[in-house]
Amino acid sequence: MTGSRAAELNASKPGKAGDVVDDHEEAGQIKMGELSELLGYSLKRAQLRIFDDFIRCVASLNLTPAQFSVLLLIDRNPGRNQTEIANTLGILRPNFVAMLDSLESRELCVRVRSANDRRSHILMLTDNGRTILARAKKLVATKHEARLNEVLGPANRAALLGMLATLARDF
Amino acid sequence: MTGSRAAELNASKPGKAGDVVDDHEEAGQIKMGELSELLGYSLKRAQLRIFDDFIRCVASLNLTPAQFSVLLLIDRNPGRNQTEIANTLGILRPNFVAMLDSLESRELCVRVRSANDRRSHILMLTDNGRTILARAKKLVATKHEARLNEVLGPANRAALLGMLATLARDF
DNA sequence: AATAATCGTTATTAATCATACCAAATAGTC
DNA sequence: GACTATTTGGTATGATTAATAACGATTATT
Repeated sequence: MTGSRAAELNASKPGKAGDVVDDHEEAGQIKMGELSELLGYSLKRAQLRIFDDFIRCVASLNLTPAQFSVLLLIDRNPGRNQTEIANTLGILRPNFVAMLDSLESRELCVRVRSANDRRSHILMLTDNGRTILARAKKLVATKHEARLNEVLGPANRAALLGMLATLARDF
Repeated sequence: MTGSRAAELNASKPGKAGDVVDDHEEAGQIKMGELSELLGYSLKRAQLRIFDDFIRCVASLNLTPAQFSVLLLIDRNPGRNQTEIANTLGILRPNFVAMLDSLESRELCVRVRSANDRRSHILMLTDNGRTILARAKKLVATKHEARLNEVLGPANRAALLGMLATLARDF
């Protein structure tokens, strides 16, 4: 059902190329233009690379960055409930349910009804969860962050981290 | 298109949860733990903020960061086809179709059959597209990037950009 | 001429992200 | 104590983004 649009919508002016297109044969590299100056663009590309590397480094444990951050936060903040953990990570409560279902089904954490407020579920890691988290931390430190240190150097890595924190906070 | 999420304040308990339940009463901020040292985490949070701000700054033109980057690239690289542009931006060709449909329906760009290779569609901006792009660039420069310069300072901003480019390249 | 590769495209699935709403429990108010 | 409002976890649902397989048309390779 295609086959009809391209011809009509005529831009009044091609700007550079002739009338009806004639891409010269040579293929030089595409110019990024102002794109390389766009912080958001570089930020996103870098973030995707880093996440890919993270997943690769921790692949043996089958943990996503998000799952890792949840386990970390639960471990560091015993006695907190779902909304507290979810909010801290910027995860919406409805979306946090499936995430916890998954972690709980893998026996990495548990929900326990709070005695004080029987609406809320206190989160805590299982022994298994603590073990997996410890392994994950080790993999992240020795493989993932180590590689970052190689590429950036410790000083730059620290500076980068500081600036990102500034952005996430003051922006 | 509302754009508010962001975490709220949290309150609950400090201590250490024993075996089963019983969160004491009082609050205390949630501890981020090793999370604040995780480059990937900070990177993602910062990226989300920056994108939100970008969208806000250019809201009057109704352009997403992705659309802006496409327009920019087409403008800077006349005579290129869809796959070239898409690949450069890390967009998969199938997903690029809808994106171009949208931009073309808004008369910001056009697909033209190449004379050399009748399979491919050469992309180019319309006059309208060039106008919108120019306006977008101005908004981005005077509002978005200007704000970044305020928060980070020009030197830091440049350093940050450099490191992100390094990551996207050498990582 | 036959086969393989490329380009734009459709269709489809998965993963992320967001909103509205509900029952149960709690907090506040009168 | 009764009434209302709010909070918590949850369901259902929709929008957006991302990924894969396959197809017709065209070009490249042999």
